[in-house]
Parts: sequence; structure tokens; C-alpha cells
Amino acid sequence: MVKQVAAEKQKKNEVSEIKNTRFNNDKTLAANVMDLLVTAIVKGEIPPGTKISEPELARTYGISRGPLREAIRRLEGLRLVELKPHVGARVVQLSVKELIEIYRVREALEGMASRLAAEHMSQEEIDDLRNLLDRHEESIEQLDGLSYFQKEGDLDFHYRIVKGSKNEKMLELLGSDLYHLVRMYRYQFSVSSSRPKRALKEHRQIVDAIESRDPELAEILMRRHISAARLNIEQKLV
Amino acid sequence: MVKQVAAEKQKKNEVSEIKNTRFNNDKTLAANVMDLLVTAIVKGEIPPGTKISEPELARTYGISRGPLREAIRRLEGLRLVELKPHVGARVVQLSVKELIEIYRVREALEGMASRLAAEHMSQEEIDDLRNLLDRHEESIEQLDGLSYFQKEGDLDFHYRIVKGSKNEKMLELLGSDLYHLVRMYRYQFSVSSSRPKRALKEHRQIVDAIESRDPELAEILMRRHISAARLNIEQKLV
DNA sequence: CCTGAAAAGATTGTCGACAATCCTTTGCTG
DNA sequence: CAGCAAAGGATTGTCGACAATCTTTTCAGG
Repeated sequence: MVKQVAAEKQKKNEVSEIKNTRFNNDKTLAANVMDLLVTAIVKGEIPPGTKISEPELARTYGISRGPLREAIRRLEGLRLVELKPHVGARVVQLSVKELIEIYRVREALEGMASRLAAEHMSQEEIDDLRNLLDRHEESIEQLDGLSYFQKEGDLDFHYRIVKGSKNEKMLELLGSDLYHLVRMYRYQFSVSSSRPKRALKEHRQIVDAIESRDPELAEILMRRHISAARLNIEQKLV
Repeated sequence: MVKQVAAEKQKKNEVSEIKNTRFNNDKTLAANVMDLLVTAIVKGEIPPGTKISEPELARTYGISRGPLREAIRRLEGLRLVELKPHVGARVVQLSVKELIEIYRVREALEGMASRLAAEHMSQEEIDDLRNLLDRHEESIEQLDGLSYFQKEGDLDFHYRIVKGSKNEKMLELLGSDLYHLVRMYRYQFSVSSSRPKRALKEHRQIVDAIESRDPELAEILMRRHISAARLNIEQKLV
């Protein structure tokens, strides 16, 4: 209860600031509010399980309920809220079971993404990816592998692979559906990889496979990598 | 142009009928309209590329623009329409490239689904699946493999495998995102498998692998099966 | 006749009000 | 005092109107 009130306050600060700028971009109100809500939910500022009150949020964001409802309907599409007719929206509450399901999906999808990346990624993209991993290494050494950077950096790596697959559909599914949930989960449980150096090594192996244009190997390595992460979670949280 | 007018008329008939019944269920107006729109789009009654006019649809369905807009926002989440701010919604137009991308995704996801189904599907579900395949066989013999039943039946088979994986997330992604698009494509191009007997045989092999609880084999067979379908499309349409 | 700018028309975006439904509180009965 | 029913309050669902933006038409100039 206290926690929710705190979240409330923070939310108001953020928003009044935004409201002062009058959302001065060409996007629609509903779209702006949606972005705010996505961030707030993913970062846990609106905690999982919270009921989303339309009148309250409308007051908070200084808009009417119309655009807000449209934003909420889109959030439902992103699986960030669950909607019950005549009752309202609640922020999703991830169970460990669901998280593990997501990792199975990632294993399948990102495995394929790696395979395709080995075929379609440009040399420039591969070089950039290596640079990213170098920065990760520095980060791990400096901060003992528990930094914010590392948290987001991991998804950054995976995102680039998916992008390198040149498969738009895959990017849609992972980028705008699953990664939000993965991020949300990480914020929620403050879980970052407990094996950062190991993970980094696996990342490098994957890039090697991609650079040597070995789709088969790239897929296998990515699947192992994500499978290991899943097992890590299962072990830690079940 | 003529085509669109025809589609228009048909739409009106359907709907007035529905409107007479006053949507007499407990669902919300927006949800009802969304279901109607999904069906209309998937079946091609509203052809791909069509601009969706809010005032027109609102008149047609006899509702106001509020719920209609919410329905459209959900359709966007299903990737059935594309939304441009201040311009409006258009029914998606599937390119062959996108369809092939979808098949890559299916190969990955349903491969994993088969693997999991081999672990988690109940014997009863497996028996039902065999019955389904028997009915498919009859259908192929009777109608030379080009029936409506076969069209939908194929997806039915795949849907059951995914369900048998007991992975909710996978069911969400495939069932409520990708399968709509696959169906839409089939209606659009009137493409049913040009190799129904071969496909049926592959289906049986997959069920065999699942029943003998061989996850590895189940995954490989499903991937080959979908990959073959993809190649078939590439060959036929590129 | 063609081009381009301005005006007219139509469509999307937003708002506030009312209706329908759900949730809470109150009060009655056993 | 417990349990249930009704009333009251709050929230969600729907509507029509107005504002902002885009699209089409008109018309003036070259």
C-alpha cells in the first residue's frame, strides 16, 4: 500500500513535467500516454497487479479518458495489462512459470534469428556487435558485473542479432512483445545474470559463428545460451 | 472499385443481422465489433489495403466511433491493420516476403512446440489428433484435396500441437497473431497445400514422434514440414 | 493547358456528459 | 453476531459534439 502511494507520487512528477511541454511533438495523445505507461510499467513504477483506474490516470496525465482508453487497449496488445470487461485493466503479474515459457519461446525464435543472422548480417553490423561486447567486458570488470548497463546491455546484444536476421516479423514479436516482459521481470526481481563472464564468452562464440557464416552453429550456440539462462532461473526461483 | 462496393454490401447484410440481435451477449460493443472485423478481414470481405473509414464503419455497425476506435486499436495489435496518425487505418497487405518471414517464425516456434508436445501432450490429446488426421484423409480422398476443410484443417492440426506444448505464451503468439495472417493469406491467394497427401504423411510422422515421446525427432520433423511448405510457396510465388 | 496555392470538405483526434455495470457500505433479519 | 439484500457510490462503456489535421477541389497565374 505504502509502496503504491510512492509510485503514485513519482508518476505525478514525471507527468506534470511532460504535460508542461504539452507533448509538443506530432504524435497523438494516446500514443504519448502509451509510451509513458509502457515505461512506467516496465520499470515497475506502476507495480505488477495494480489496478489501472481510468479517471485517476486521466487526471494524472491531464487528458480525457478517450485517448487513455485507446492507449490501454494497445497495452493489452503488448500483454502488459490484462483487461476484463466492465471491471478494468490490471498490470500483468509475471509468474515464474510464464517467465520460463517466455524463455522457451526465446530459445526457439532467437535460435532461428541467429541462424538467419549468420546468413544476412552485414560485416559492419558484426563489427559493431564486437564493439558492443568489448564495452560489456569493460563494464563487467569495472562494476563486477552487476551494473544497469549489463542488465540492458544483454538485451541490446540479443536485439541486434534479431535485427541482423533481417526478419521483420521476428523483430516485431521479440522487440515489441517479449522483450518488454523480460525487462519488466528483471526490474521486478532485480535479477541480472549471475554469470556475466560466462555469458559474455557465449556471446562472443555466437558472434564468431555468425562471422564465419555458420548458420547451424550460430543457432545451436544461441539456443544453448538461452537454455542456460532458463535453467539458471529455474534453479534460482523454483 | 466494383469489388469494394460488393464487399461493402455483403458487410452491411451481415451486420444489420447482428445489430438486430442487439449484440445480446455480455461482451462489450468494442469486443463484438472487433470479432466481426477480424473475421471480415481474414476472409477478405474487407480486402487488403482497404482504408478503414471510421464514420462509415460506425454507421454500418450502428455504433459510435468510440468503441470502434478501440476495436481498431486492438486490430493493430493483431497486425491486421496498420495505423497512421491523423490519416487512419488500412487493412494490411501481405507481401510474399512477409509471408515467408512468417514461415521462418513458424518453423522456429512450432518446432519448439512439437518438442514440448512430445513431453507434455496427454495420450487423449494424441488420440484425438490421430482422429483428426483420419478425417483429413477422408476429406482428401473425397474432394481430391482441395476442400475448405483441408485448408482450415491444416491449421487445426498445427494449433493442437501448439496447445499440446502446454506453453501459453506460444499459444498466444501463434494463435492470436500469426495464424490470423496465415489464414488471411490463404483466403487471399486461394492457396491450399499443393501436396495434401504428402503433408498428411508428414503430419502422421510428427504424431508418431510425439507419441513415442521423442522430442528431438518431433522438432526436426515439424521444422522440415514447415520448411517444405515455405519452399513450396517460394517456388510458386517468387 | 499545366502548375501550384488557397479554400472547402471530409476524416481523425479529443473532450465532457450520460448510461450501464460493478463494488462497497449499510442495514435488516435470523 | 453472522449473513445476506438493498442502496449508494464509483468505475467502465457509450455517445455526440467540437477541434485539429489531412485530402480534395477550385481557381488564379503563367
